[in-house]
Amino acid sequence: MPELPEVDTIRLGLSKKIIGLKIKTVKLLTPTSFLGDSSKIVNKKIQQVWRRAKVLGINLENGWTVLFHLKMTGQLILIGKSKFMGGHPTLDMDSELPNKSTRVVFYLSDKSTLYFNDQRRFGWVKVVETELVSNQSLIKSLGPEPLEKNFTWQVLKQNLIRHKSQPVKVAILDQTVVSGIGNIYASECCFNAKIDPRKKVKDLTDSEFRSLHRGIQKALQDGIKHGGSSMTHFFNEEGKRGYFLDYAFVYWREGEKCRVCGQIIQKTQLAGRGTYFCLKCQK
DNA sequence: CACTTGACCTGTCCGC
DNA sequence: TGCGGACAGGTCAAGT
Repeated sequence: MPELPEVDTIRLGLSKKIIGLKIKTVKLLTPTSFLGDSSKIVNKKIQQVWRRAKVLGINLENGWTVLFHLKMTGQLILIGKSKFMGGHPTLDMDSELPNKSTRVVFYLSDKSTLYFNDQRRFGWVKVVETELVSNQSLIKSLGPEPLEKNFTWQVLKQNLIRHKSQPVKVAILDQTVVSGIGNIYASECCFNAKIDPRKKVKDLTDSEFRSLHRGIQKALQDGIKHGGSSMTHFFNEEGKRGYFLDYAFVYWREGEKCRVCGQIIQKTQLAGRGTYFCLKCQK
């Protein structure tokens, strides 16, 4: 689930609350979710929280980094002394932590606790040397960050045409083309660009590459603005949901009316994954 | 080489 | 109420 906007929501929240704290203890409830040597990060101060594509990183003062990939159902929830921030616990979050999806627990120096939960266990926590982070196979092969200046429509075009006979929506899910887009935002990007997600890359005009570029940036910015998309599992670091799906144009809206033209939103499968679009708005 | 499918896991929902 | 199958935000390996 967590795509760029969801991971960025967590990054922003965590960076306000844990920088300067030390990791006091690490508890591995599901050891297979944790890769590397946990002793490297104990009693070390947190210097920085960052995101690259869908990967979250926590840099420590001693030159080691903790990497997280949330895959489909991963969560990072920080519980301070005022449990649940005094507000109403949100849905899944009203159970006590740790719960049965909790894989790794970090106890921090101000008595707060960071829980890594992951129902399906696809996600992972990994301890690596900071200077070797960019050598990680997953990170090494990533395409450009879609919200940074070096991501131009020409770069998008150049990277996309390697997949000339693939549907556009499938091609933008390739993390080496552009990083951070997942299945929710891929449909939204195509809607914003007014492009049929089934259209082949080789059939796109330059004008369509430009609008796809803008559509990608808008979808991700809107996702961040609304605190991410919560279907079932996404909660931010405070255990609160995100609201992007209340504003999404097509994702999870099969049979509902297009917010722009009123046509009924369609669903199809592309490369085995649910794909939503408006037949009238997207050509 | 390009592209699709299956595997990794757990849980939920729907039809019979 | 139970059971089988499809499906769910991601990525990688194996197959065609």
